[in-house]
Amino acid sequence: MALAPSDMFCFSLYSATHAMQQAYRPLLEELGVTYPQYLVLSALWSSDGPLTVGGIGQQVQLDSSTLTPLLKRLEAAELVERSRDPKDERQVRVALTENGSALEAKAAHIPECILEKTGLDIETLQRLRAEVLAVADKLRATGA
Amino acid sequence: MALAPSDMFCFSLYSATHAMQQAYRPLLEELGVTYPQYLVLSALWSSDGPLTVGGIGQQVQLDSSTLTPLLKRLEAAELVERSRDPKDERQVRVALTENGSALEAKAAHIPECILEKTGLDIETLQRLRAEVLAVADKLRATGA
DNA sequence: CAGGATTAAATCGTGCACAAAGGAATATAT
DNA sequence: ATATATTCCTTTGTGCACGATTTAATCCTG
Repeated sequence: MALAPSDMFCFSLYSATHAMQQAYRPLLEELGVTYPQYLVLSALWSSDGPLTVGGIGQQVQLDSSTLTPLLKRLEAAELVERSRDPKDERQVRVALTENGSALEAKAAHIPECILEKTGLDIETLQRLRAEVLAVADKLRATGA
Repeated sequence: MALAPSDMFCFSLYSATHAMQQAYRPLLEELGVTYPQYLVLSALWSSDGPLTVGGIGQQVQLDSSTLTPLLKRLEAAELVERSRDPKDERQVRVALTENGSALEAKAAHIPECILEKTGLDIETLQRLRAEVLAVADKLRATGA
């Protein structure tokens, strides 16, 4: 007899990811961004300056074919600006606009809200984060 | 300064889910199904008989607007059959075809392959599964 | 039994996510 | 210097995922 979804480790990740995005939804709606857009903005907020599409992709583990349309939507919302690097015109530099930078303050309370929704203490969450990230890294290393 | 994606718990789930789907991809390609389709088939394989769309949705945590087109693709691949329940014609009963049932044997080795790719022992994986699923359940309970 | 409320699926529109293919700029190797 | 290869991003096509709406069948209350 095959395993039921609820008995699979992969499904626990799959299910928790969806539940997490639902938990973020009302908070992100106030900012007018989606969850993947929030991750991209977080990468830019925690960076010193502009990032390339590839640099963002490394941080959020998405490739350019996913990021290009997402970044165009962020550009249409006037949260980022895209421009070719004059030193190497293959690269597109993504920079926060004033609106995009200003949004960081409005997002500052989000991690606290999410922590509360999980009902866990921060040490447990950090341990789980490290364990889950280690599985992700191991899977990517094995596959590559 | 905002948290970088790699420091967020949510991102570890997000990233691990994608890495997991990449790990499954070559295995599922041999069966000709996608990862969500595999979850739906697993629900049917571990069930005594046909399930309704809603019943499948409870197990995989997806609603009918996602499942209907997915099930139509499984039907087009002749892995499942859909029919209205004569007792209550609002409900659609989803049953495995012979091909669909036969696929269970060809999928039997997959959990073992995935376990190996994670590099973890089965006890650790089961503990993590339970912890992650508990977070998912808590998030859903808090939101509802 | 009539009429409104409820439930189950399906439909529609938007936004990820990725493979495959393509094009432009740069790097390298003759 | 010219050809070749590589890098970076974009485009295209398929398949989730979900909110909002619609349709059809059943249930409930009087």
